[in-house]
Amino acid sequence: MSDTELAILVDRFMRQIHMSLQAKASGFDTENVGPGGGMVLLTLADMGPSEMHELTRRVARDKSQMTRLMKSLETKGLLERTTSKADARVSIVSLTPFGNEVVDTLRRAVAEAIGQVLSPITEQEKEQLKHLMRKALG
Amino acid sequence: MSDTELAILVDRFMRQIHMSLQAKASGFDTENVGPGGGMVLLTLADMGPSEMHELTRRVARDKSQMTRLMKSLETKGLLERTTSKADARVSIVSLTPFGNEVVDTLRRAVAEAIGQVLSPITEQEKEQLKHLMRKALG
DNA sequence: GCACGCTTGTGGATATTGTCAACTAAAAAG
DNA sequence: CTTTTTAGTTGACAATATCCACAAGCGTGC
Repeated sequence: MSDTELAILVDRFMRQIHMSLQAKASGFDTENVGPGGGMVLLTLADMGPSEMHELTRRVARDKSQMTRLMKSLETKGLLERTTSKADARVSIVSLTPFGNEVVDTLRRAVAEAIGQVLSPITEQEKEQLKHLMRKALG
Repeated sequence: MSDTELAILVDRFMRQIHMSLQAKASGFDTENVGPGGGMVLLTLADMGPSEMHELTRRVARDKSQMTRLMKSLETKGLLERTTSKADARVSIVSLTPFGNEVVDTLRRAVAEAIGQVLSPITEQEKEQLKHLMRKALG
């Protein structure tokens, strides 16, 4: 039953990646998107152009926070927002070419950090881990 | 190579638990320890009485933040701090009986939240997941 | 048509958390 | 005995999170 251990493990996992990235953030985070902005950009790159509320649900953050984040990333030229023609309430966000460049840089940095944390396990185990997580999160 | 997908997945995982807990925090977080305080308490319960810098390294947070968190949890009567006899610099933190009660409450809440997130996977897969995480984090 | 509730996104106010640098005291190294 | 390192604390500040209220668009039922 009680699987709090997993929560602790996942928290440690995330924290370690976070600290590892933070330590050398000045080296790759040239646009100052920060940890939150970084995760959202990577997620958006994964999803492709999306309705904002979809993205918000995916990253499980507050919508007001999302508004501000989108605004800051837009003024930095990393993404664009257009209103949907089908529904004038929803805005559709998509990465700009420059945004995609930044995502590439972020990917490399994250991959390196995650590589360090996961060094004790094999490639197969990594795949297994990803598979389980994917299945859990639908 | 590049496994940013895993970072995204783990972030989503953590966020979903976080939001699920936050939604009903008023129901169980009677001492107002918050998400950060909760994770640290659970970790401490797992480790048993520990030197503070050990705990700090384990939860991968800034030491100054840890100082303030310890202080707040101490004034709430959840933990005690004593200075080590072997080394007068290090302080040893341990849960009080009341702290243990609070941890029990937190455990139940976290277990429920994590149960929801993990509902798509089987018990065996959960065990596998824990095993992989444990191995990765040493 | 209109009133109603629901959803999407925005903004303000506030609380929590994170970061960085300076500093004390104690140990360890030389 | 000096110098360097480590543990913990504090201050100042930046980033994030939370909560509430709101406007605008959409859908339903009348």
